[in-house]
This record gives sequence, C-alpha cells and structure tokens, in this order.
Amino acid sequence: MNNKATWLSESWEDGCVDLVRELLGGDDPPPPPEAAAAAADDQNMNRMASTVYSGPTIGEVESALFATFCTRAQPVKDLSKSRILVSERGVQKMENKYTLKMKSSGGGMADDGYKWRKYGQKSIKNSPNPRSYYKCTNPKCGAKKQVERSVEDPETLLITYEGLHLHFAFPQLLSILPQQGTHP
DNA sequence: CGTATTTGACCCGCGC
DNA sequence: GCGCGGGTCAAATACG
Repeated sequence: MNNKATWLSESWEDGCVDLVRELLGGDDPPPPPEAAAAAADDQNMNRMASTVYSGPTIGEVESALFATFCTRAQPVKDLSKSRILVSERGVQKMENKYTLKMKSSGGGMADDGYKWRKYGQKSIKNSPNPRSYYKCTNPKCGAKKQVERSVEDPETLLITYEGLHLHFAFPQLLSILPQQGTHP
C-alpha cells in the first residue's frame, strides 16, 4: 500500500486488458487459451522449470513466478509446490493449490505479475501473524491468493495460490520490453 | 471522483 | 447441538 509496483504502469494494464479482451473475446470461454500461450511462454523462457508436473497450471504459475524472480532477481529461498488433490473422489473445489515459500524482499513485495485486491484478513490460530486474502482484480479471473508470514521467520512469506488465471500476466517482461507506448 | 484498502460481521464446515 | 476456526462479503475509509 505504499511505494510498490510503479513499474506496473497503466501501459501494461491497457495492453493486458486489450490482450485479454482479444483472448477472451469479450466473454468467458470454457477452454483456457492461456495454456497454449503458457507453453509458448515457457519455451520462450528456456523452460527454466525443468521439473514436469501433472498439471500445466502449475507450470504456468511457476513460469510467471520464475519470470518474476529472474527479472527482479529476488532472493528466493525455496520453492515448494504442493498440489492438494483430495482423494480420487475429487472435490473440484480446490483443483489447484500451490504454496510458495519466499523471502519477503526488503522494500519490494512479492509480485507474481498479477494484480491482487485484498478482500480480507484473518488471524490464524496458532499463528501470531494474520493471514491476508487476495483476489485477482480481473472479474473473469477467479484466482485467489493468500499470504501468510512465517511464525519463526518474519521475513518468509507463505504465498498460497488457488485457482487459475484467465488472463495473461507478465508485466515484468512487458515492462522490460521496448517501450512502444512512448508517444508524446 | 474513482478505486483499492481497511475493518467488522456473517456464514459455513468440522469436531466434539 | 454447540463451539471453534476459517473464509468471504460488505460498508466505510484513505489515498491517488
């Protein structure tokens, strides 16, 4: 809520929105078009995520995260991916859930490339630190994310992503890309 | 003025 | 059936 992603200019947002509009066609398409793009993006990125997971979703998220890390060169302590799959009975509620453990960079908050809007904060029993609940600002995007501080390591943030993004989001790349929107 | 953020209350699920 | 814990929504506020 302070100086934050200034690099997150409206430029990328506009472009992103436009892109999303084009991708989504203006409504909610059943098939996630990001999958193909995600794969392409992954290839473009030198498939740094050599680890192969059962779900492309994770790869997508990881790609974004990796992109963020690589771009901003943040001191990532450890990446722990956890796919919470309830038994075979399968409750589709929590289809995808990933928990990333990272050190909160002093000054720069962990931005995975998406715009999040905080919609709640609750104190967790057994944890002196409150947990923040974030939701993707995109209406079509039902992605959620919760950030919690580690009990012993106040510098460690436990970010749990839930859901899938229905839109692209790699502002870092767009940001570092040649400024095509420089029209005086 | 518009939007994001804040805080409180309500609701739901689970355990006992 | 009640209590605890967690999660979400909603209104108000602060900030840009």
